[in-house]
Order: sequence, then C-alpha cells, then structure tokens
Amino acid sequence: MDTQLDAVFAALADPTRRAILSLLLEDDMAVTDVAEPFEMSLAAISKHLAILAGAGLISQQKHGRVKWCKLEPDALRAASVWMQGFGQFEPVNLDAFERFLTVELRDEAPDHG
Amino acid sequence: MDTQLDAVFAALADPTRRAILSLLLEDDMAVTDVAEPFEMSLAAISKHLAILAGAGLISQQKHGRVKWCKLEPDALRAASVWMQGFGQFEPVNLDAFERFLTVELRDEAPDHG
DNA sequence: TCCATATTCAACCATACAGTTGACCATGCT
DNA sequence: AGCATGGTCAACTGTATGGTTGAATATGGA
Repeated sequence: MDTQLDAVFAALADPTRRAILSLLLEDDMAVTDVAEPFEMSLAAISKHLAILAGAGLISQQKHGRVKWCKLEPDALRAASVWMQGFGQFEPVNLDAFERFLTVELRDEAPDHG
Repeated sequence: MDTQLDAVFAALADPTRRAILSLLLEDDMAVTDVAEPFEMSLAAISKHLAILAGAGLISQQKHGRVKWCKLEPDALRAASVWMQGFGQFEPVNLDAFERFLTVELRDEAPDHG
C-alpha cells in the first residue's frame, strides 16, 4: 500500500533524523561521524540510520569495517509528489528560496566543516 | 524550534490522517461526516482531527453543534518547502534553512495565490 | 596473535500513540 | 421540558518509539 509513505513521513517526523539528513546533504558519511555532533549514544544514531534506510531516505554500504551513509533523495521526492497532488499551492516560493540560497551560499561559501 | 515541522510530518505519517486530508481536499466537512467512511470509532477520528489541527494542517470551527473541518494547506507547504531543499541538493546550512522557513511562513502565510 | 576501531544486538525503561468503550457536555427539535 | 444528535473526555489496553547500557561481531593493523 502506501507503507512507503508512512515510513518516509514517520522518519521525517524526528528532528534528529532530519538533522542527520542535513548532514548527509553535504557529504556521504560513516556512522561514527554522523553520530559525532549528537549528544546521544552511537547505538541510538545507528537505530535512527536504520529507520532512515528503511524508509529509503538513505542507503548504507559497508566498505571494510566502515559503513557509509548516503542520502537518497528519491524517497523524499515520492513524498513531495504526494504533497504536490495535495496542496493546490504552486511550487512554493522559489523566489524566496533562491534568495535564501544566494545569501546562504555567499555567507557560507569558503568552508562547511 | 522546528516543533511545527515535527508535528506536520508526524501527522502525515498516519494513513488514516492522510485519508482525512484527502477527504477535506474536496470540501469542508463536519466531524461525523469525516468519520463516516472509516471503520473506526468517532472518538478515534476526533483524536486524529485534533492532531491534524495541532499540526496546523486543518482548522476547526464550531457552528451550532456541528464542528466544521477545513483543510489548511499552508502547513503542508512548510513541509513541502523543507523537502524541496533536499531535492536541490545544495550544500546548505539547514539550521539557517529551517530558520528561513519559520520566517518565510509567518510572513507569507496569508496569501500565496 | 592481540588489540583497537566500527557497528550492531539484546535487554530493558519510560513515554507516546492508536484504538476501544462508556460517560459526559452542548445544541437543536418538537 | 424531554430527547436525539454532534462531539469530546476519561480511563484503559496493547504496541511502537526513542533512549540507555553492556555484550557481541567484524574488520584492520602492530
């Protein structure tokens, strides 16, 4: 059914998981490195990552003893499409969004991490 | 914080609530009428509606003894914009991005069409 | 081989969630 | 007033969720 959609939205409902996604937006990361900025056990982050992977929002691939996590935007897109069919609202204020990006990138350009 | 986003995504994670939203897409409805197509008690639907209202996804207004439920697409828009940030795949500071969203939505909620 | 690193597993705890039922308030009808 | 209708509240049940800790597994390196 729409179990996929359930999983995606449930995954996004947790702020820690959204923060993880935003980390992965910048780059692929190992589990330990994902966990580093959070005040929470590694096991907890590992669970969050499993939930994100279950929802298809990230993929995980083991390389040696390191498990790399990679953002998978397609699952997000599914949810996005669902919402588009919903709100009759036009593809949101891309104006404001691009203004934001411009400012953001100018301010933050040199280095991210 | 981003409690609003938490609430929206959590609300959307339940298939019954998504179904309710799609009912309301067609028209405003009374609580009893919303409940009718579901194989579930009225009290349960009432709770679902409270959750949707709490997330700002619907509004409820009492007229006589009937409580009318109305879709509020702006809250959906918040989530949609948030997800579009990922589709863009830009190396953005998501903290700033979420701040941007709150400001953006507060400012522009009234009109978008 | 022995040890450190990376990650998960298992058991557990507290809280939240979805659902039920029955009682309860509020409003409208006659 | 009396009664049916619309909706919520309260108490309860079962299950899911987010977190913990400590043990376990897997890999890499000296």
